[in-house]
Formats: sequence, structure tokens, C-alpha cells
Amino acid sequence: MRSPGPTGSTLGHVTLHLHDTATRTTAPLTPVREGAVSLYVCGPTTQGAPHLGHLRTFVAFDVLVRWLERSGFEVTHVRNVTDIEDKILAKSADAGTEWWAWSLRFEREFQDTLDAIGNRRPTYEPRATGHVPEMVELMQLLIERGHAYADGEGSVYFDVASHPTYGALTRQSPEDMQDAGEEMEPGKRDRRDFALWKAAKTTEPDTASWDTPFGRGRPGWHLECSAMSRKYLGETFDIHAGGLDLRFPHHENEQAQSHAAGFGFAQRWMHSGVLTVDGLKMGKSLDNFVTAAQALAEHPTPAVRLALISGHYRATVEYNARAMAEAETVWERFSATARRAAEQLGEHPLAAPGAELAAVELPAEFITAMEDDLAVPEALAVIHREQSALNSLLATGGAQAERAARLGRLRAMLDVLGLDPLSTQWGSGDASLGAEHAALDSLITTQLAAREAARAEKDWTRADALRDALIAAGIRIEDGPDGARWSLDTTN
RNA sequence: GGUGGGUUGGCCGAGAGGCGAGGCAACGGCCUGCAAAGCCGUGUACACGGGUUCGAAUCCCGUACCCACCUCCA
Repeated sequence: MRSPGPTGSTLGHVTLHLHDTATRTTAPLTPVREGAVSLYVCGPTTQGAPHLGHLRTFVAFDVLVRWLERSGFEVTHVRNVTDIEDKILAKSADAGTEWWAWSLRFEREFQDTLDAIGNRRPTYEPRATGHVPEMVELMQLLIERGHAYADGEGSVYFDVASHPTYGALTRQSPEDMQDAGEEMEPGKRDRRDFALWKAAKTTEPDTASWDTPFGRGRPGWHLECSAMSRKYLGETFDIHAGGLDLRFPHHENEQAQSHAAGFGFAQRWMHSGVLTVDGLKMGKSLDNFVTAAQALAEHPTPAVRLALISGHYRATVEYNARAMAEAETVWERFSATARRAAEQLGEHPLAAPGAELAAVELPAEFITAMEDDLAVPEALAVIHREQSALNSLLATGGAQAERAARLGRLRAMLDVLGLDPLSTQWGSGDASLGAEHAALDSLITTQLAAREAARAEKDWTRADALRDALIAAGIRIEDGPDGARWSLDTTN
């Protein structure tokens, strides 16, 4: 285990390089506070169920967090919940539900889904509605500094013209945005100005607005992230991350607010590529999402996770049946190899579900790949090579110490990706020793014994009939030197 | 129109001036009673046209097509 140095993590000459979408360069990570990394990831708006586009982003940055922690950094990971917003109010009203009940329902669904797919939980998950005083304070600061104005009706706007570097993040000049912008509300001075705070509407419930010195209203979308990142990470922090589609307007506006308030704000921006279906972005505007629930019901969960990280985090990833079939096959191979090795190793510590994988030394090529802007596709190539070597060893009965070492390395690398097949999260062996599994094991073992007897008598017809019946029932049979072992065939 | 990203073998997907990443599929071999699993082997691909260079998928110029964002979006 290495420890971070003053300019980032160190391992000989290797240093973590991450791409910064603001400068479009890939450079060494140099944290504000030595040995620690502060990360803000834009979280969900709880207007509906999580879809695969959300998962893609949150899984990508979960891999970042895992790698940072594995590298010895103390990570403070904040992911907000936007629990009040136009669509939440509209949809809950249509459904005849309180907006806060609607929000909480999907907040829980997001949390459950992200737990299910194996993400680590953020350090803090602040809700927008819990930070109204912080937002009011920030608006007052912006007004004092001449970068925001209240319209007297309860709305507060950011004054884009007062902030010369507006557009810097996305390299757009405000002049090019002349005819764009949010709705031209009566109190706005310029169409490009955006709402920090939105005046209460008579059509919206009283519970959806708060009293402020500027009048009664509710948070605009962008202000909350500036207020919450400041509260939990400080005025200057290391990384701000989110989906590529949030770059504009959301991140541009966040940066404008925080910089105009005098904060150092994010030192680096990381954006995950979009997830596509038939070549087009999965998203609200096209209404082409596959919900997380659908995908997880149709495929083994770790295979979904694997499919989402199989392309580099900044590349576009296409979701389709073919890609999923491949991910399932690959996952099944990882899983089978690890289980086979664990069975051979018996009580060895590296075969246990809670093995100390952090103590396992990772292959240099794997580290090099991950340190190079999280090159997961390259890291997977290293994993595949390790897997082949382990399989060869298992077939030829190599030395126990070497088998254990290779299994440890395989698991440790997969664990960085959140895909250790023997973890309590994904382990299907010991973890499923429930009554159903025991009953199934008893029945199948009887069938396999009958097949062995037939094979001993060279009654191939009967032996094959027994095998075919098990396969038809969805049982995978693997013959080995010590007899047959079985597992459930999850690939269809 | 503006700002970015992209086009790699049957499919997916890295790489970024010389060395055939890797995976899935397919085919052959080993193993097997036969299979499955596993292992070994087999693929000279980089949108198109010019240019630079001893050498270009990689750099430069041009062209075509695709995608994202340009105030709802992870």
C-alpha cells in the first residue's frame, strides 16, 4: 500500500493523472490538502426513477473514489439530492401527491439502486431543501458584491454581464448566447441572467416555498450546488464531477456563482460521457431511457456494472442487447474462475469473502492504466491476462502459494472496479447458503451422483440424459478432475 | 450558426509517429466417452483525398459522415 505524496499519490514514477474538462488537459492531481481529496458529484433530481444514464455517471465516479481510496487518499465525497424543482412539483401535483413525498420516494430508489450496483455511499448526501439558510447567505453575498439582484417579487437573478469570465468553462462567449437563455421573466435585466431563487407561485403548494429577505420563494437549480459544496468541502475543493450534459448551463452557472462570490471553487472538472441507445443519448429529451430497475431485472447486476465501465469514462457508451450479452459472458468468466480458485484454496485467507484485498500488491501495468485518467479498458486487459494465468494454474495444479497470489491479485484488481466476484456483494457461493440453495444443492448432487454411476458403467445415453435435463433446467455443469460442480446459469 | 468529441477488424474497444492491447463471436488444436468449462493457436483493421517523414491509424491541410452541448437532462 502506498501513501500519497505532496503532489498526489506516488508509486515510483507513477502519479495519478486526471483529465480536466475545463482546460482540456490531463495533468497530475495536486490536492488542496495533502493526502486528501474533496469531490463533489452532481446528484439526481428526484423527479423520477433512476435510469442507466444516471448509473453510468455514478458508477464511473465510484471507480474514481475506489481508486483514490486504494491509493491512500482520504476522500470526502459529496453527492447532492435536488429534492425540489419544477418537474418534481409538476409530477407530484399530477399524481395527487405531496412534492416532498414524491421526492423522498425517488431519493430512496436512487440510494437502493446505487447500493445494489455496488457503489460506495458518499460521505454526505445533502438535500437542497435542507440548505435554504446557506443559499440565502450566498445570495446576499452575491448581491453585496454586485453580481446578483432581487426583482422585488421574490426572485433573485445572477447578473451574467457583471461576471466577465462567464462562459469560460464551456468556451462560449456570452455574445453568442444573445438569443438564448431562460424564459425572459419580467424582473430579469438580461435574457442570459439565470434564476438563483424563484418566487413562489400561487399554483404551487405553500410547503414548496420559504421566506427570505427577498420575498417568498424556492431554490433555483444552480444555487444549491454552490452553497452545498461550500458547506461540506470548503470554498476551494479538488474535483467537481457530473455527467457531460450538465456542463452547460448547470456547471457554468455554478462556477459563475462561486467565483463571483470570491470562492476558489473546483480546481478540476470531470465529466462522464453519455450513455446512448441506438446511437442517441439516453435522456429526458428523447424519452428513450431504460430504467435501472428494468436493466437489473434483465441482467445480473455486476454484468450491468461491467457493461457501464467497459468503455472509458469519458467515451460514449452504447447500451444494447449485444453489449449486455458480452458483459454477462465476461462476468460469468470472472466469477467462475474466482469460485473455482476459491474452492481449490479452501480456507486460505485470500479466498474468503472479506479478504484483505487492500494489502494485495497490484500489478504495475494495472496501476499504470488506472493512474492514466482511469483507463479502465486497459485495466480490464490486465485483468484478463491475470485470469488466463490463474486458469492455467488451476488446470495444471500449480503451487498453492502462486494460485493464492494470483487469485488475490485478480480479486484486488476487480475490487477497484467494484467487481470482486467473491465479495459479500456479489458472492454467489457461501453467501447464498439459504434454505433454497441447500435444497437445490441436495437435488442436483443426487442427479450428479446418478450421472457418475451411469458414466462408471459407460452408459453414456443415461449419463447424457441426466446432464441434458440439468442444463435444460438452467444448471451449468462443469466436469473437473475431482468430479462435477454446478452453478446457476444466469446468462439467459 | 457557436463550442466540444468522434469514425479502428464480423462486433465491442484501447492505443497516439516504427513494436499486431484486450474482449465477444468464428475456426483449428489440446483435454473429454462425447460435450461444456479451461488452455493454446488463427485476424495485418484504423472514414476518404492530399501532404510532412526513412517510416503515418497516430502529425498537417482538405472532405464526408456521426454524436453531445448552446438555459429540462447523469
